[in-house]
Amino acid sequence: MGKIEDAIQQKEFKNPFNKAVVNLLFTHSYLVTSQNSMLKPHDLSPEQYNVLRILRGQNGVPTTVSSIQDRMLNKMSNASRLVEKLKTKDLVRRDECPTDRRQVDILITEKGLQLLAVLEKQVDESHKSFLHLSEEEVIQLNDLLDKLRG
Amino acid sequence: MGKIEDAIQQKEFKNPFNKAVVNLLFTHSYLVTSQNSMLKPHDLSPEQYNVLRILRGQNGVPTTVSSIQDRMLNKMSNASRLVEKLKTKDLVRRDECPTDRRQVDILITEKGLQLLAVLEKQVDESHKSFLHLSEEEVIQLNDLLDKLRG
DNA sequence: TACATTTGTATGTATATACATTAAATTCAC
DNA sequence: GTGAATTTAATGTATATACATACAAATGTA
Repeated sequence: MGKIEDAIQQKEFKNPFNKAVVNLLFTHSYLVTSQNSMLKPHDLSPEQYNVLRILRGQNGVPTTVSSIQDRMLNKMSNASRLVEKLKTKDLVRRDECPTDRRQVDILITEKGLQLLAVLEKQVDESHKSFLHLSEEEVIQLNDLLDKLRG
Repeated sequence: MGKIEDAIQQKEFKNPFNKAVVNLLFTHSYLVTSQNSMLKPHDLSPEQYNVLRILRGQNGVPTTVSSIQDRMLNKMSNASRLVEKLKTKDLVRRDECPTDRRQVDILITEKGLQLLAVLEKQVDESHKSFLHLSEEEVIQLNDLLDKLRG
């Protein structure tokens, strides 16, 4: 695929900042498309997958919808509806919180954990195959992205 | 905002490749949110803005829907419906192609060009203000992203 | 020319984003 | 303690993504 200019048939960018924005948007699309093809056979969207991983990270401690929302990759997403989708697939449980009746305690189910376990290997392998960078370069990229957001 | 681990409250990642995927998804959300707040007052979505820029790059030469699709940042998007939205706002024209009746010739209108001109200054300024990197670092980031996609 | 294949675009459907709004439960101020 | 303000989650709506499918026009082939 190579240079972004070739990929989107643009001759050149006004400055490297503009190019970086376009490059990030384009690379995101590349990633999500790759992720999708892996998750699709399991009837899971990338954001549903992300919510499941957040819940697994809780190690059995229930979480609220707003806590999931805060930790989601897309801050403007909608944790409430994603949890609902996962619940209909029996991948999460949603219980009324005993101390605060506004909240709901959300937990990943055994079925959810099993699905993540199956996906894990595939995900790890595919990451390394579609990120055409050395470990050193990936670390460099992480540093730049962390700094980018200030 | 700083490190991705803090932002999404994850203790650590299994390896830098996994971290990079999450980091890219998260940074994308950061960018799109910033873009959105700028475009929203003009009633334009980020992808509509992108299509307008593609059309401006044609310098008056009509383009087809499939050509726009090929050059979009999101390859799985839907140029047909985006063009339709832009047309209802009089930002683009859509004419039947004289040599091939399946195709449509799409052109940015004067109104579309004026809107882009207004946005241009704001966009340039905002890019530099929300990309917390030096020019040198941005160039480095572009190289890594170009390489990442292979 | 007739028929199959391909191409260009539009449309249908499920999911997700980006908000605004609603409604109930809780907390705060008096 | 009562009413106002805040918090938590759900819901409503417009837009966009990620496909699959449809359909007309053009092209290739026998």
